[in-house]
Amino acid sequence: MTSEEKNPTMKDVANEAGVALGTVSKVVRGIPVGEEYRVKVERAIKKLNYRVNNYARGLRTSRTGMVAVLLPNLAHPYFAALGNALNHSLSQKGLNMMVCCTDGNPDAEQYALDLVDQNKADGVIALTYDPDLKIHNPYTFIAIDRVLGQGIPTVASDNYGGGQLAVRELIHHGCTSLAYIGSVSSLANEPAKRYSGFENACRFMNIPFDSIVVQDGPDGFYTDFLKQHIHDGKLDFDGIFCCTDLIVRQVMDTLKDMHISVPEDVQMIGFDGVREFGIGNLKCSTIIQPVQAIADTAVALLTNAFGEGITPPLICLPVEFAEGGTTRKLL
Amino acid sequence: MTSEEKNPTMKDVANEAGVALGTVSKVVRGIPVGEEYRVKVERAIKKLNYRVNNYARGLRTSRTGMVAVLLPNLAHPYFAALGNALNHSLSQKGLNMMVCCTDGNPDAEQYALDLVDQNKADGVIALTYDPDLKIHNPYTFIAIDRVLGQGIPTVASDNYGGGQLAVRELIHHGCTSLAYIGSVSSLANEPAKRYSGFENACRFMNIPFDSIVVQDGPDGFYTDFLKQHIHDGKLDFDGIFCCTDLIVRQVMDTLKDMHISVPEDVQMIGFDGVREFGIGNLKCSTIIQPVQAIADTAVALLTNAFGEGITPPLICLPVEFAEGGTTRKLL
DNA sequence: TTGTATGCGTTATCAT
DNA sequence: ATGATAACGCATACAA
Repeated sequence: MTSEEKNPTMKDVANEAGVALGTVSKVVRGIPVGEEYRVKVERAIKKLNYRVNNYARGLRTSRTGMVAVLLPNLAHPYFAALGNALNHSLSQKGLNMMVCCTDGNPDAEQYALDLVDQNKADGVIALTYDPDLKIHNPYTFIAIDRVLGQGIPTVASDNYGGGQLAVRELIHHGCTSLAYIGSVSSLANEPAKRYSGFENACRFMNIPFDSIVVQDGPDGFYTDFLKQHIHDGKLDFDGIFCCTDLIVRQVMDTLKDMHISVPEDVQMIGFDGVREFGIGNLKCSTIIQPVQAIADTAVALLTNAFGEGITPPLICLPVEFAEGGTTRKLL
Repeated sequence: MTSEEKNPTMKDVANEAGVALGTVSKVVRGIPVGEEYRVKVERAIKKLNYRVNNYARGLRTSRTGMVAVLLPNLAHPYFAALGNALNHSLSQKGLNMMVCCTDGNPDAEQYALDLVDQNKADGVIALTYDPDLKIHNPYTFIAIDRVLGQGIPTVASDNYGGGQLAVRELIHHGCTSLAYIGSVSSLANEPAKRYSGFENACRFMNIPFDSIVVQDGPDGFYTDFLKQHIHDGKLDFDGIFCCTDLIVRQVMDTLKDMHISVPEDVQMIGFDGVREFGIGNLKCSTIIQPVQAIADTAVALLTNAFGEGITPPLICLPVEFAEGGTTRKLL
């Protein structure tokens, strides 16, 4: 069954109010008209329960209020938090959000990017993996955590600075020898800078360090690394920086099996700022990503880009450290 | 700067291919036409990189492929998981998903429901809180976890059965006296049945039980309840069923302060099946909600409802128990 | 089977 | 300031 009888149109409203079509259109769009006309039109709108037809408007203006948000999924808390933050930013600007989960699948990513061409969205904010995406309309596209070149704006955390910060905090908490454990989806992505910042800080501060950095590592990819660095039941290092909170937790499980306790024997810092149940405690000491700021910045860039032909940069937003139980309490 | 030069239209394709407009339309929609025509049209489409204009199509058909999904937020893992599952179901059917986070705000909920009237979405799948929502087009609306009446289909877990199951499992794990701890947003919502199922099972199985059920309880609302049930450092009950996994974790923190250990002194079961990082281990022993099945069912109901005037029921989908560390290992 | 012509509801341009 | 009118791009009933 089709939902109901046909919806009233502007024409119906014009008839009901006894004014011309154009007048109704102006009232609807908030363009000033004579007081008495406005009242008549508004009354008619209410009486008929008129709503503007978004398709017709879109056809005329080539603009709908829809922004496509492209994420690998909504299940991982960081992506969920990002989606949540983007939704807030967008709805504050009166924009609607369409979500496309790509699972990192290049076809799905390309499909979602084409949404603008299909007139299904005005713009796209995307966290993608495929480096070979074709972007037809750069002025309607914002990347998150990935530098795509082609003059496409990228918003990310200050991953490099975060890596440096992790080192400073570990040392501040008493560590004297460090390790980095990380698995990244691509060395070309922004998060790979976490290691670079780590290494830079260690060298600058003259701290001995070791590391394992792999691409798309399987569960437990770091196990051998840890084993090689155990002597007499003790680790060679007393501080570990992991590229994500998730890896901190996985490493902790492994360390537990090795009878090494956190934070007594070794202190750990992760990256993301993931919270239990999305709202509770931190899962570990961590470098917190400014999720809402990332979202706000992406939306601001996009909405500016709608109007002006700016050539935007890479924007790295400040991160901060927070205690979460895997570092020792400071006095 | 406007994105680029004007997009090609069907008319352009028709000219390029040397055929009539209608023929192009048919090819685009996959309606059979003469072989040579089809080839010519397809060639022209590729050459011009033609894409159908979604607004124009929507204006003609009053149908876009957009479904609005209305959730309190994306930050809580259960909602995120639901959003993720719905996204999968919808995209399998070639539908796009628009997300509206309401934060339980009645205005936001009502706004989102009106999306269909505004021709921004074909249908709505919603997890709402406000009992007074006005639904203008019931045939395009599916509720999750809430019975709204007015002939509106509801999809939910078998919350009542889940409550019964929790009791059976606790007893199976050796408990002899139970407690229920729950805070619900509304006694009219489906999740409130978790307590009813619990109580029913306890009575039927002749198990002593106690409970605290509040509406929108603050953090620690159960603390007094627990204190009242401690005698000589021991709890009056050896099994607790909490209405959500989140509450299990909160209660565990409180019990830790009371020097009562889980699962040794008291076993606990939650509800939801929330996983660490959305993908890892369960946070506690729990009744798992069939999130993907809920999503699939909701989408199926909605897409049927597009075509037929069915009068749909309340659908309760089966839940299952899973160990998650807050119950003792069985041999 | 293919082509033609009309209308979907809005916006925007143009006289009035 | 207001009212008539022409697109916008597509789908479809109808004519060929």
